[in-house]
Amino acid sequence: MSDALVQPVVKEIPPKAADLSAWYTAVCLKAELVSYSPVRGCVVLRPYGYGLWENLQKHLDVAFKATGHENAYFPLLIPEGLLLKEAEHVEGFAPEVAWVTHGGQEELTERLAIRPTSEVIIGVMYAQWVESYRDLPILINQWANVLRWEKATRPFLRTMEFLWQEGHTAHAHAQEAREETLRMLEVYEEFARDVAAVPVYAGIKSASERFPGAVETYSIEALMPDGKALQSATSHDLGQNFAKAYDIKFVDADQQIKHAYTTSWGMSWRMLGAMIMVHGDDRGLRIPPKMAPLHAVFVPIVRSNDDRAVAASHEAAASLRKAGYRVKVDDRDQQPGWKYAEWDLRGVPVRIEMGPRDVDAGNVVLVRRDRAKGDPDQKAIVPLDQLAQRLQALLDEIQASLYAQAKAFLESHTFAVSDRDEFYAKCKSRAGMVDIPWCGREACEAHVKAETSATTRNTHPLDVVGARCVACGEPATVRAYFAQSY
RNA sequence: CGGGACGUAGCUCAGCUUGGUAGAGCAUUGCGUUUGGGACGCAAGGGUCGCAGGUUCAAAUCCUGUCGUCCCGACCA
Repeated sequence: MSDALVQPVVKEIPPKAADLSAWYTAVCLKAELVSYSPVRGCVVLRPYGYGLWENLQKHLDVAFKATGHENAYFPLLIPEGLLLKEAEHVEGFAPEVAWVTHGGQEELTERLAIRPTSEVIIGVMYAQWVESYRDLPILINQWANVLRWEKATRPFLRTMEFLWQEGHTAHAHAQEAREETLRMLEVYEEFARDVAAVPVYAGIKSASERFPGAVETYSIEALMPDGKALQSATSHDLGQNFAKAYDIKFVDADQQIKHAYTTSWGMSWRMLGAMIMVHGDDRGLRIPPKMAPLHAVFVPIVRSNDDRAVAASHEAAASLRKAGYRVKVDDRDQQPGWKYAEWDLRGVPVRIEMGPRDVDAGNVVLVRRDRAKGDPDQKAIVPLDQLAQRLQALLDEIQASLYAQAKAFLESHTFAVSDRDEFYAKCKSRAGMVDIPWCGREACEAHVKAETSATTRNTHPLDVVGARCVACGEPATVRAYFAQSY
């Protein structure tokens, strides 16, 4: 690799292409999204990072409400006895559950699990609330933290404690539960696409990748720049498994006592990690406008005998705020170039420069973060009285442009292959999403994993009849995306 | 949890091989000059070297343990 390539563009972070991991960690820390804490595997979400989370919450919450859900909150602690009722679920989560064993000095007679997810405690409560088919469906979402005793952690992608939302619903009929599961998968796909500007593949998880205790698990999968896939949200059809374990029964219209059908679905702050990796560049973050804590930052340029730009910037910022924009004036005592680099690193979509020349002419300079330095489209001179409308147009354009870039990357790194050797080669080299007709057999998947470390990310319907599995030659039942996962 | 690396000032690191109680750059603070892509001058402050033991007259340096971080695998949102 040439020196030019390994030379950082900004001093805080290494080039993205040279070492994605180092770039990612540096950006998360230097952009002040997170800080490591004295607690192993747990990060502090700093105000700027929390701003990202709040925007995720805001958009998703609107979508949840629009699909008929309400928010509620359930306890953090789960008595051991309750957790043990759903066998597969326990087995799946047992290795990563943290336990509370003492209250003050007293040893507890029954240990309490710190929730790794809330199917259990919510199922127990639903059992109390449901008597009749008239009580169904229950459509509840919870914004919460959960804890999983992870061995290796990275900001957002995997931390022991993390923030997420978990939706839990109960229905009278299997068909209704399945529809709910798919509806929420679509909500996630739309959020990823339209808000986070992250294109994903939505599909069904293979049996080995299924949520412990679920009948069917669906996911959205994003592709990272290193060719690895990141599961960004899941939606589970739990069938009657949890209803039977936790006794969620009701009397149906036909006077028969039946078990309910439940679903659960979740998106965590891992989605933020996907967004960071997909859009960032050598200068740092590039945050899609809809997710950005700040839409734009004013950088007033002052001279020793002329600081009019500061007051003018504050005035323009105030009117933008009134119009609903999230803006800030950076009037710190620093060089303009220093501020440019800083706000580039933090990924603010638009920078608004205002100097003496602009004050005289009644202009500002809009600079878009998604374009390279020196790109002819990077800067535009805009009259102050058109600022709000031009800013809106620019933000829309940046949102669309970031998505288009990410989409182009995903498409150019998705390979529909029909040749066995090519399939294995693509998987092994982490080329991206490798899309093949697949037999659906666990043994086949395990073999591919052993050979290439790639697994099925999710599956989608087969488009031709009579196709054979590209990996093993058995009759194919679905198409599957294979990739190495995060 | 396996393999590898690391932990010295806010950050990046030097010093450790050949023990003698700490250095650089950047950052920070003050004053002045500057300000359209990471400014400059002068002055100042800041660390007992992750933590705990051990060896030694003496430990950042040698030994043991432990905690934590990063990378590569196995597992998960």
